[in-house]
Amino acid sequence: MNRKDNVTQDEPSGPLMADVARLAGVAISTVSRALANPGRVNEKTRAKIDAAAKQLGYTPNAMARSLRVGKPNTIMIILPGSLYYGASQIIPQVLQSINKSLIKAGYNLMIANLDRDETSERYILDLAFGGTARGVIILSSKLPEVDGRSLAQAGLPVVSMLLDMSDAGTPSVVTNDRAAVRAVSRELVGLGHRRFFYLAGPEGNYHDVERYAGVVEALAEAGLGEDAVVRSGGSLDYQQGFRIGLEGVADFEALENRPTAVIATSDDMAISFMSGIRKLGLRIPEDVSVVSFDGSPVCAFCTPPLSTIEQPVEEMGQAAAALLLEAIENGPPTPASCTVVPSRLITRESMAPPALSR
Amino acid sequence: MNRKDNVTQDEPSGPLMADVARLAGVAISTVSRALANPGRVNEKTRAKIDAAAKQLGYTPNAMARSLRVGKPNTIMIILPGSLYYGASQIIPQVLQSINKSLIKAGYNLMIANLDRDETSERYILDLAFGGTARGVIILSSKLPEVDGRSLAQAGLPVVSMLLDMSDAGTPSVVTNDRAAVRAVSRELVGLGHRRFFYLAGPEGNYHDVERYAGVVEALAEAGLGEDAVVRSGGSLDYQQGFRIGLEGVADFEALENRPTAVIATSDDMAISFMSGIRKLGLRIPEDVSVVSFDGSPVCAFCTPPLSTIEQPVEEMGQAAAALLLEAIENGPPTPASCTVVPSRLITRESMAPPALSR
DNA sequence: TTGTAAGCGTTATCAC
DNA sequence: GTGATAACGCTTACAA
Repeated sequence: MNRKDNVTQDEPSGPLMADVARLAGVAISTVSRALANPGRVNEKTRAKIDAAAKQLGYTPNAMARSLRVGKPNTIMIILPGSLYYGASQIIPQVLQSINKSLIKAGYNLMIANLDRDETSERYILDLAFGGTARGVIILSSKLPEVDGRSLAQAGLPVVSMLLDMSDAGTPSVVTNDRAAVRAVSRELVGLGHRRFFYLAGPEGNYHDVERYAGVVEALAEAGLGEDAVVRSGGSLDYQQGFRIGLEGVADFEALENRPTAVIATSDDMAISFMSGIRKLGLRIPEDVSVVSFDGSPVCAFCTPPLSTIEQPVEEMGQAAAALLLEAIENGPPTPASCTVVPSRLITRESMAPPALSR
Repeated sequence: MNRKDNVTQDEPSGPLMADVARLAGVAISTVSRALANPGRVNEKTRAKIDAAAKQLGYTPNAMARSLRVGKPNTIMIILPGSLYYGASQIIPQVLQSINKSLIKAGYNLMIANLDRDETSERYILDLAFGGTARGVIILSSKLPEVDGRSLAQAGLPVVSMLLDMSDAGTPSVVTNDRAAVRAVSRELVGLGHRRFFYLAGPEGNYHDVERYAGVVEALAEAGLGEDAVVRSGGSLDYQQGFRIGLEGVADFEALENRPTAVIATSDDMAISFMSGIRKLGLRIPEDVSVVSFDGSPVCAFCTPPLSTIEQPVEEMGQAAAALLLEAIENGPPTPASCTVVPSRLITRESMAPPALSR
């Protein structure tokens, strides 16, 4: 069956390089060169080829190319179990930022979702070992690993985002969780607060460890012990932020000597917490100051407008993409680097001096 | 150079089918069969092959497979310019839902971002015509098209989500924008409201047309004319929801005879609008009722808790994926179908009878 | 500068 | 039931 017949096939596959070559009256390899290295071919023939390609509406087959070259142009991004939180747009923003950077460099973004089950891990590993991915950006804490195969052994450049995994040899891009929380805690101390309430993410989680450490360090600086802060939450995931906040309200209410300042480790927690606290008849910030982490735009419209530590997602995405591209070009940095992009506190009306100290 | 040496190469490429064949003492083609059609090969040799494959940690090369078979296993999802809104998690939820369905069917999800520039359109078309994608799910209004190539001509199954493009021949999955808004408008009329304020998305946009029509229809049923509703917004994108709401506050304030009910076409609009309205000293719902569209979880924690029409993103994602898979199997439905998954009104405290009617 | 030909790692069509 | 062998669409030595 002739190639030219393919218009009438049931599976039309578009014009091939061979078609372009025929139309331009040159060899197929010349077409390849003209398209890839326009410099290494006669100006005149190149024009002929370009014309032929345009006329046929030719698009090179990316898979054939990748197969031959041995280097796919797909980057895999491994996202945590759930892509969405209550209000923050961290994941979509990161996705967008990374995608933009990668496209500019000629790569495609394939998304993979790392649930905690074997199926999804196996799926990811197939992508990695099956020659589909050229590199990986991971937003989850654990490198996929199942029956002997581990992402670490796939020979692929891997960059971690949001979590610092540089100790484990994976170059990372994070924000300064600890320092940012330390700074805002310091600010609360400066306002006169002496008793704190901390809304925690899952205990042991990187973010929670870092952020809590920030609080404790600030307190220590002020001569306060860890008993100046009572922790709430700790068992639920960040995706459950609203629930953590709500349960926090109950914990808070039950407290004998109530804290005057609340540090929430996500906007979701703070938002539901504030809502519950106000229902209790307590005022924010008069009775209790609140500050949180993430920087969701919606915080500006909360009652009252919520102070929040804004994560530099855009920049982190760019940095991660750059790091990965660099690793693809020149191999991974040794030792694994950790790029930290600072967060920025957005001060709004939810923080004030405690009523008692007035 | 021997294949076995590849451990020491600079670009280790993992074990090949040939390696498995050698280890199992069979021909390559037998390995291929054993892995793909385990039924069509002797039980004993299959076991040998499986063992060899496992021992070597063999993962088939997906691109070589796709190239040979002529059918890639990647689905492309085309997302609108900006992935994130102020508070709603529509895009990430859709992404997650679709990804889940597709993975189950053996496909990968590649994301493409349709900005309004030629570069991104060309990029998408390259993916479509370049044999990378097997099918497309599009969440944007316009099919990419640049210098002669149009996604419509790529010979790929396409399914539209959120927007009804079935008239243009693209099977679609949408929610019942119009009916849902009509129902809630009816409810407001029932509460006694007679003057309405409508916060609009970009004029002419599918969603805006549908939702506004819903309002007008409900008013007509109640014997009210289109003059019973004043429109605000209309020039900004949904991504700018917060700003639309804020500008809406100014419009509202300037009104002589103020409406008592506000219908916002996104949660973002409603959230910033409520915030602004309350700053004006007006009470919600006593002075003005508010209802919006999207169903962001954060609405539950607004002041007051916001009634919102919840989009069935999960179901729409599943439906879109199912439709696409069906189209891949058996070709697109003719005429193009339009699946509508109903939205659900979540009633909270932001709606009440107008003060005047009490 | 251009053409020839040998792969890239699979799958599928044949014979055996 | 299994084994050669020819594709899939492209790139790249190497030869001309």
